Amino acid sequence: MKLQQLRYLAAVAQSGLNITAAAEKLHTSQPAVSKQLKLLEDELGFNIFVRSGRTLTKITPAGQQVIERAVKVLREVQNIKGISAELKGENAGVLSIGTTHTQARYVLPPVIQQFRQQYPDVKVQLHQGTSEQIAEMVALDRIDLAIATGAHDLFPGLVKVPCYHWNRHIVVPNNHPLAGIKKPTLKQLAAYPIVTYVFSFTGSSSLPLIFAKNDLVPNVALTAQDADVIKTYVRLGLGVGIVASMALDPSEDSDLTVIDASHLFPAHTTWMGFTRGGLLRRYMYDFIQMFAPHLNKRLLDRAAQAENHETFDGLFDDVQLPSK
Amino acid sequence: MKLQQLRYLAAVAQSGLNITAAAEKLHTSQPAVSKQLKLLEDELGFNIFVRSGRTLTKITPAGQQVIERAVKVLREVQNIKGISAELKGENAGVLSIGTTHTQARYVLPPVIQQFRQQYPDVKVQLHQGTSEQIAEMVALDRIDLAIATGAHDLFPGLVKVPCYHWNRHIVVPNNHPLAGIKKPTLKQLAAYPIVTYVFSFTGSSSLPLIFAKNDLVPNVALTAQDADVIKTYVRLGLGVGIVASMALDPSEDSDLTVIDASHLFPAHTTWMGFTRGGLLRRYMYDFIQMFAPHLNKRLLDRAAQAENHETFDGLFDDVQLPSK
DNA sequence: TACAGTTACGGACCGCGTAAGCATA
DNA sequence: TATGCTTACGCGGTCCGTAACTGTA
Repeated sequence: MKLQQLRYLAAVAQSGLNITAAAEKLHTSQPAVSKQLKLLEDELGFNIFVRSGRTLTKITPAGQQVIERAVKVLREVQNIKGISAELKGENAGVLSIGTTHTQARYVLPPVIQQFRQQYPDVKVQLHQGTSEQIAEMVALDRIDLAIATGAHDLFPGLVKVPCYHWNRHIVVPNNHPLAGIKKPTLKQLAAYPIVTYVFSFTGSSSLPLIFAKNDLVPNVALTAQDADVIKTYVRLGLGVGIVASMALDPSEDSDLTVIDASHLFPAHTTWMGFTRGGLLRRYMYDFIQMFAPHLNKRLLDRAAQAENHETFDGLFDDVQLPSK
Repeated sequence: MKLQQLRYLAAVAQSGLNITAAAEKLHTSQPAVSKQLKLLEDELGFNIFVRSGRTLTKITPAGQQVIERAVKVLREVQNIKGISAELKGENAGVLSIGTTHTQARYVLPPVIQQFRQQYPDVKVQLHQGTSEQIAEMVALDRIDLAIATGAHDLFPGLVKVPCYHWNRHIVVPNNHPLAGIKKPTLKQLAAYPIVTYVFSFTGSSSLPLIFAKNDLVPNVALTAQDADVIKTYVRLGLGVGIVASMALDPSEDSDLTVIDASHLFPAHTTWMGFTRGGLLRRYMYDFIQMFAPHLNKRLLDRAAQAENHETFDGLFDDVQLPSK
């Protein structure tokens, strides 16, 4: 078994089982990839891919295992090379972030701007997607850092550190009946059509569930992936918007009335995750701290070290998380 | 970077920085290893080893990092090969266990005997050592399974599952004054010289600490690594022995009086640890279950999956651990 | 016929082993 | 002088790229 074979395998898996495309990404010829793949399968004694005719159609169960472990191997090899770059004090590299729309659009821009000033030679790659898509990126090792809210169980194997709390806010046009009410009740809210995130969050903080606990049924008129869309429809008078606090800009949204809804809905925590045992470059530490100032190197290292909740939770007991 | 280079590196690290010895283990020539090592160092751009003259004397800090990650890579590669063996239903392989004297001498023999009957083609390697030595074996990937009591913090990165509880027992010659007492007090115990394990266990269950809590100072006459030695000195009348319950055999120790000391000292838990994300062969699952019947495949898989204490602890809440 | 993967073959490269060289105890 | 690492060099294997072939939409 050669590293090259694992690289080829991973590339094929990441190219939608297209050997030709993988070969191009790898800057090599298509037969080279094809042959090494076959050699690897021969050595292992089973097929990694299911072939219908000559095209690869899907991954066998055992093949899935092999790919996952191959990705781990390659990540670790990258880490070894990273040690070298880190030692030479190189401030160049890539910072690959997988995150949701809210972070990418509202929270990250100033952080990334500041980061780029300090590290002009680090390329920042922003991969936006749903929680599921981000989990996929983590599995295929395409990102260094995941930033998300909720959905803890989608990301096993990641070290997850809390970054900040946030609350939901209600947005209505300035002439809306709710606009004059400082602390609307759930009942008042339920009287109007609601525009909010798709399936916003599962579990105890799910919106329908909170209404249901008070024997109310929300009239969800429209759900969207992101706050921009939601606000647009609120402006059109389609309903009352419920969005994340970060997604509001006093100047941009001056035509809307914003009402704090922290008395109605529990606070959420946005967290950041990275691979356990992964190599964190200096610029990554710095990025994380720019994003969440309480996350200093020492704390992060201890979080990465801690393997069980007992030791892990204690780490953040003394930390007052910022609210946004 | 080649897998071969990482293999050579790991072998050198495991051979006490002796290239010649490593080359022999690898069934290759010494210059081959030497050259590949140098090539690897060249590629990385720094030295992994400190050389005084031509001999390797120690590992550089960065080198230590590289070695640790190289070991991870090689382990993962082994796992990939293991998938193949598992798929073919091969019941052959190696089961490498790192453990302490008490387990190796008293607890494991019947388990291993049973295991060997079911899997005659699996070679069992028993590596005996102190907790520190076992941790070292884990780090250098020499063992699949660690079995120990206490010392959790020495084994970060291992999935640790509880196996059974045990208590300390007091052993005295049949003619000893304590022999007639069913439930001796700490005070009575402190009146005699004591023979027990070296530094038995740190923390709250440390023997001197328990005495100290009752304003007593134990007269520890002699400490030894294992129960056999302790019993020998008890037979010689050197003092009162305090040993693990597993270390007593009714027939072998008929010349000694055994007194349960569970009312004096808290119970210990013996646990078993394996690498997170490691490949567990079928025979490993079976071995573990032979050792601790409550640890079935499903429970182990969930334990390996669980990353934080919250989910982890719940797993064993319903399990009644056996006592020995 | 266009597309994707496999097979075939020649050339470049690389890693190994042997043998000789060199530093240290 | 013995031990242990490095350097030198020739051989064999391996991997790649080009090109021709084959099965599929």
